[in-house]
Amino acid sequence: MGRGRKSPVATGKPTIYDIARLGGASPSTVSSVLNGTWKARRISEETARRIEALAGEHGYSPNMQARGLRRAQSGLIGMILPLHDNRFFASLSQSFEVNARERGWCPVIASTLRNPEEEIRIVKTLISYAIDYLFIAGATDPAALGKLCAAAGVPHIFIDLPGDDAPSVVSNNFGGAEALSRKLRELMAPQGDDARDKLYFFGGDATDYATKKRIEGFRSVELTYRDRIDNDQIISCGYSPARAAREIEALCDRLGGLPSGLLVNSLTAFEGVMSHFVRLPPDAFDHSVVGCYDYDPFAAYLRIPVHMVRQNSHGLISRAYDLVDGGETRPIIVEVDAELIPPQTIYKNPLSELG
Amino acid sequence: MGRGRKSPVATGKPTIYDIARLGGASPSTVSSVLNGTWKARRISEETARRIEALAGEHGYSPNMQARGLRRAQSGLIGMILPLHDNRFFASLSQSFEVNARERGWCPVIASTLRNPEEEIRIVKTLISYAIDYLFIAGATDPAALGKLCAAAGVPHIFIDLPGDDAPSVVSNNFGGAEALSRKLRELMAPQGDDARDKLYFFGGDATDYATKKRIEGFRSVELTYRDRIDNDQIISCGYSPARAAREIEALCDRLGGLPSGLLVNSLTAFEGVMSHFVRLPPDAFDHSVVGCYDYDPFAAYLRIPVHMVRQNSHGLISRAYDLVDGGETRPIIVEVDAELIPPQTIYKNPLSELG
DNA sequence: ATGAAAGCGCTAACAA
DNA sequence: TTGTTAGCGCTTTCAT
Repeated sequence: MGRGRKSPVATGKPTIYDIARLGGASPSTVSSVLNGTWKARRISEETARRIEALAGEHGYSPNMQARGLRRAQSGLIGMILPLHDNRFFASLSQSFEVNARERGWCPVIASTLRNPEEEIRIVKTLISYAIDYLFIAGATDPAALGKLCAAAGVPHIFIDLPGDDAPSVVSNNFGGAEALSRKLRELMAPQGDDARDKLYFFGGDATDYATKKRIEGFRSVELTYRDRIDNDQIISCGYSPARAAREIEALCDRLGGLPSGLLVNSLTAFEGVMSHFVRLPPDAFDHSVVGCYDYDPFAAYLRIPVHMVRQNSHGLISRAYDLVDGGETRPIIVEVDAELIPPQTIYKNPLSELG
Repeated sequence: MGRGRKSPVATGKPTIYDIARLGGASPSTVSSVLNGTWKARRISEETARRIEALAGEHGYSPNMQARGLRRAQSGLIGMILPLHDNRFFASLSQSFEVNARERGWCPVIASTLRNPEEEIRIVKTLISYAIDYLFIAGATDPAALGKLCAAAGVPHIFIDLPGDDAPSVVSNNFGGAEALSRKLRELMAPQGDDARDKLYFFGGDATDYATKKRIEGFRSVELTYRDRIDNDQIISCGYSPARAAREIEALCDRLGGLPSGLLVNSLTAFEGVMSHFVRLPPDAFDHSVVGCYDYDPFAAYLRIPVHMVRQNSHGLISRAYDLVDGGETRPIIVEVDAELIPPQTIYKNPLSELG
């Protein structure tokens, strides 16, 4: 395979030169037929058909590296996120990909495992592959990544955690936490024990943007019930189930039982909480209400009722693509509301029906 | 930016020509320094340092399209799978990506939404991007995809569903279903009602390879308890939660209650099953045992005990990379065992601690 | 309506 | 120890 002088189609992938020789046409004619610009070049319908047939027969497919090199763009659209193995991010991935393909882009999704150096390395790699656009979701250092993209001339957008040099689409974390806190507060039945009768905010990382906003929402509600927030009401012990299990046990020990209200800030922390809860007698939950920021269909069916907040991952991605389509580059922030889901409710995700 | 005649570094990404001019060296020297082959070319340490410094200053990063075009390989490794938004596949993605990066590859993960035409289109796209290797996980038509890859000279490996023209790494579905069926059978307490005292296999697609194998495992156990399998014992109603909810309700109506034993063949079907179960009184489950093929941490904590099978997604991917590393191309089949997980058990996934 | 030729950024012979 | 050069497969003027 290869240039005109080489042997006829035998092994490897055919190029436009092969098809050109086979079809008695020039490489440029073949090129324009095969990339759909032949009408503009006023190639005859007949030639076009002949070339297309030939290409089909020989299983021609364009070499995107060559095309990209020449056109100075790749057709790739990148997204980085912390990890695949997480309901929220996996759902972002799914929407990201479907939207990308609808627009003729080839999506490349990379997970950083929340490692800041890896994050940088991966973005550099994606830039090396000449991605045409980058979605930055849940980065540990959005600003640094934005800078890298800007230096390389790669347009980008921030998802979930905002950046400052490009548009951002973020969940309304304040509103979601407010709604969940309010619901839990409404259902809380004080037991006459000051330490237990507070609403506790549990899990997550208080230095990350989303958690900060959620804590603000939580505070705004809690302050309508009490005149101050105690330090011990906010236990941001990270996302690890194992850590969460230890911390919730410590809390229950300290309180001499469950708190009247508990707002868990992530599904993974909630996993840890549950691993402790199952060891308690059923009546331990009689005077407690529990909520979780993030949704899981099975968490909806636990032995204790769990109020949940479902982030609108599809909405986040849709709004982001709206901005991409509109060529928005200013550092505006778009907020997308989250949704309160009562216990024992299955949220119907159209894609989840695919199992 | 660009060739020697162009203006100095100002806008866009610098190329080796820019660095060469700035460093008073030739493009090929710069090239070999920047791609790490400079020792073999016996470039002086001093030159190498100088070039590297310059590249750093100017934020040089190689153009992988150009490199790939020249080297006839891209550094990309692809994987296709049905969907991101699924615990098992998301877990495959995570392992696939970590392993790829350890080996210096750039992973590209594509989801097909179980659409056969999309599957083909996506594989063709990946081939256009000159991926160096393809992981084919859970394809609807593995053979067709294998053929495409073969034609393009792309080495590939099948995950979960085997193909016939390259190595395959699959879950031991027979063994997993056998173990789960046996466990359920051990715990089943006959109620003296022939229709209810059977073990029912519920959900999934009986035409897909994995489900077929699981049904075989189920049958082998069930036949040690009964002398025949009735047609109505196998209800492969797909993966949709909505469909599963309807079918389980129909089954319970028909039996006048829950079956003594139920083996649900996927988490998504189990979601549908649960949405029916929560409407039943608690004592409805007193004489039933329930199992689910696939693991979910919250399903472990439901109000009814659920025995689960956790597929070893990390093991599948590890074994696959072993074969890749070993250059295996023969159509061998490697089986990886699945693991029975008792109710109320959290399987500790090292990556899940990242939340 | 089509062909010839230059060049995208990089690598790898081959020279020196 | 380093430079020169051809060419990877494609697109795109510019000719014809």
